[in-house]
Amino acid sequence: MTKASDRAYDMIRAMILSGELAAGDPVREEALAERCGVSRTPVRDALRRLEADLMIRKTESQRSFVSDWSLDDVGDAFELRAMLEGYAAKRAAAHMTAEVLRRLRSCNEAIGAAISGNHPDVATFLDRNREFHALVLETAGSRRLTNLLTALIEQPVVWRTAHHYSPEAFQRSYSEHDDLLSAFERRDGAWAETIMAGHIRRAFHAYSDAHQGLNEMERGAA
Amino acid sequence: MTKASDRAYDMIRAMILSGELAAGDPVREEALAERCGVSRTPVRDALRRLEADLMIRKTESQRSFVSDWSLDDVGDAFELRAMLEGYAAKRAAAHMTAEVLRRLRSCNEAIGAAISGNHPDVATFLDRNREFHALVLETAGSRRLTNLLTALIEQPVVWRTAHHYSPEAFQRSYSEHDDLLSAFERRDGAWAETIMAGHIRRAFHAYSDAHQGLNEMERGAA
DNA sequence: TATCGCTTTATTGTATACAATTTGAGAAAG
DNA sequence: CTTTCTCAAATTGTATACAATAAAGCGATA
Repeated sequence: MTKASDRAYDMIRAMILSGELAAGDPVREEALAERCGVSRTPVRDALRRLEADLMIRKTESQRSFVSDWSLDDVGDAFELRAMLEGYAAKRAAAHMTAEVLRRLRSCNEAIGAAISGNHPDVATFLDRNREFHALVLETAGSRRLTNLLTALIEQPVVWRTAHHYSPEAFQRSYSEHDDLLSAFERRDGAWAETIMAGHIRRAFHAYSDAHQGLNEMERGAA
Repeated sequence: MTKASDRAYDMIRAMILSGELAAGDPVREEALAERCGVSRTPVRDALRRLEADLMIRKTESQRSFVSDWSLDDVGDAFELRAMLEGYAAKRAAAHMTAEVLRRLRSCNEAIGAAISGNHPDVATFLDRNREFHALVLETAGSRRLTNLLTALIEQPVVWRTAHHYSPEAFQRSYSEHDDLLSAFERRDGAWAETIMAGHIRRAFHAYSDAHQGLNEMERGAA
């Protein structure tokens, strides 16, 4: 799938991430085809991929809806991520090279710079954070593991979490990456695994706290 | 996807499992469409699913081939399964009900009966074994976990393993299920997790040994 | 003879028309 | 007033034709 299918995928994904398509909204192929300027064929393709990403679910009768995520669902996803990314970190430690280490360091330096000022550059943080984790995953060297994790990361819910991070949360994320670098330098897989699992779990609690706060605000406003 | 797409999926999958389509073989949409008596559209659909199952891989230029599995790949898949099914067992222990327990026992009794004679009924063993594991997974109650594991189980390679089991291996599998039942009865999640992880790992070594044997036979015959 | 570049062929990607299915509204019966 | 049945509208599934792209063959040239 080249142009049209990718275009549809990116556009629909963006609509969901931006909230233009809200959780629970029905998703009709023809409407999206028109909206994206392509035919239904690549849209169906894109919907299938988004379903694999769990951003869309289908009813028994094959109608599509934007997925809604309960806090339990999110907790579930984070727990699985903690386990799988922990395993990835352990394997990455075993396969670590000087070149990868250099790139990981460079990534985390960019993260440090992005969050150092008064106005943290969240977009850069997210990009480099994704790059960091992708690099670890790649170094783990398991196609299958990569496949599995792809379905878990970059969920809408995860994606928006960092927008509610406190300055301390950003700092903590940065320094956990730094710890991870130490573990990789020493090729200490068990340590890397522990740090990574904790790193993901902390991200969940950051999300959970922010979510809690949002709910209270909503209740207060209502 | 109803008729045509499912038909294509089942037929192509069967072709791969039976070896009619061997590892590394190119997979052309039109040829399969003709073979399955449907058009290319549902075939493309089926190929997409098979790719998610890792039974097919696509090159950068989107041409499809039947996946080949090195021993390392298989080990990888089993290790991930051990981790994820172990986790599933832990969760299942927490959510266990009398009804599910009853069904699990019934499953394993059927397995016991299938392997008791001189000629183990491998088909029944495989069916009931799958049912047993599916039930545990369902009881774990995590859609996401189910999603992830679906990509790992029922690989061609896994599927054929039991055909090389020794009588002792069948017996061991049966009695490990029995241990699992004990853990579930006592709602001991940690125990269930340990047993399940070991169970999957043992299955890998059974595969690995059989594979080794096959390779030696091939070398001997050549 | 090896290699580069063009032409031809094979294969996949996309659009569109049509078939099958599901949903929902409204009428008829209880 | 509720329920159920029927039929129309909306939506997805499939087939087919055509467009785009990648592989392969083939010749010219160094």
